[in-house]
Amino acid sequence: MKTGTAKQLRQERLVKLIEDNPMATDQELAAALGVSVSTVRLDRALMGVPELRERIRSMAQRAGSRLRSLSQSEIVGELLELEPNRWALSILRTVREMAFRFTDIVWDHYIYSQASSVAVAVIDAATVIVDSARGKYKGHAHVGDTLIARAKVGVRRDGRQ
Amino acid sequence: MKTGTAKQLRQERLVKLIEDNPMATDQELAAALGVSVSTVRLDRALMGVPELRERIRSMAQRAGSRLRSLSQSEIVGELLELEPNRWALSILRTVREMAFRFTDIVWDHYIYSQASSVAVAVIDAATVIVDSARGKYKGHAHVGDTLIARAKVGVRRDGRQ
DNA sequence: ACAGCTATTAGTATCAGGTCTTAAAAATGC
DNA sequence: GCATTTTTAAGACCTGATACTAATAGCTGT
Repeated sequence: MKTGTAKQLRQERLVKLIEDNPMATDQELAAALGVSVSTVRLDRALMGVPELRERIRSMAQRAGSRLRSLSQSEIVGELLELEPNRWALSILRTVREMAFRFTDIVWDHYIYSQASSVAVAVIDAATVIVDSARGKYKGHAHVGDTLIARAKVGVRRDGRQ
Repeated sequence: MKTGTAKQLRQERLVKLIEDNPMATDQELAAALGVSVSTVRLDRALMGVPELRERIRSMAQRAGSRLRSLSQSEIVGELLELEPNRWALSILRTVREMAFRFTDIVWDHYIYSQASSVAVAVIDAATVIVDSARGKYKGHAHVGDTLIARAKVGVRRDGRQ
């Protein structure tokens, strides 16, 4: 053992291995890492990585739901406060299903959807049509994070909102 | 028993049950059909229907095939063609649930999600992180429309993709 | 009515790929 | 050298099966 570093390194390797081959058994992982099966299990447990069957199951499940993923509610996120035509605040609690593969990084389209939803909500009109969007992601959102989106209505020189 | 007909009928029902819920265990199937687990197993064996775990496995596999960085479920829309690191084409059939309020205009975030998904899919890496996006909507998508998204991998001056 | 047959069910042993717990063994820190 | 972490091993149990055997139920032809 070279301090706790070797352990961390191995655990990172483990995650990577599982990420790009989620169908690997603990046996195979153990062999790949040169440690015992017990160690792999321990590591998995410590890092909350689900067992093979769970991984496969969730993959299959998600494959089945396909585009139903976003169709739950009209608004992505939950409106906290809303002052029509002025501003709005929305909160989005991120969950496993929003994550990219087996990472816990949230898909950008959820973030976009939240932002867009709140932007549409703030405008007090029967129909709102989004014309253009421009975004820059400043960091990663992780599963479990709670995202806050704020929308403010601006006024254009020509008087349109 | 009403001759072999009841058996055949049950077997057809079994297949249908499994088709629209591949995640059902023999137990559940037995309960649904009002027969014993043994019978379900027998039927499955006779008709070559694989066991739950096999079914799930192949579903997951199909979802993950070709794509290293993405399982199909995570894509909004359906990949038509994919040439990793070069280009990809995705199709999205819009439905009622994607529409804004009582209009039949499709929410922008579905369009964004499709575009973003296909863009991520085209990149052949274990993890892809979207950094920024810029979009302009040229028209409205209506329920029933079929949207096509195309992604092409460009190269930056500094050689990065 | 009863043998003869199919269809169904029950029971046992075994497997894979785990879980969870306890305990021993090995490596490391100081 | 001894305490502490880390790793491995060992055992009991779980689920959802397979494969096989055997018993029972239900009908059929004569």
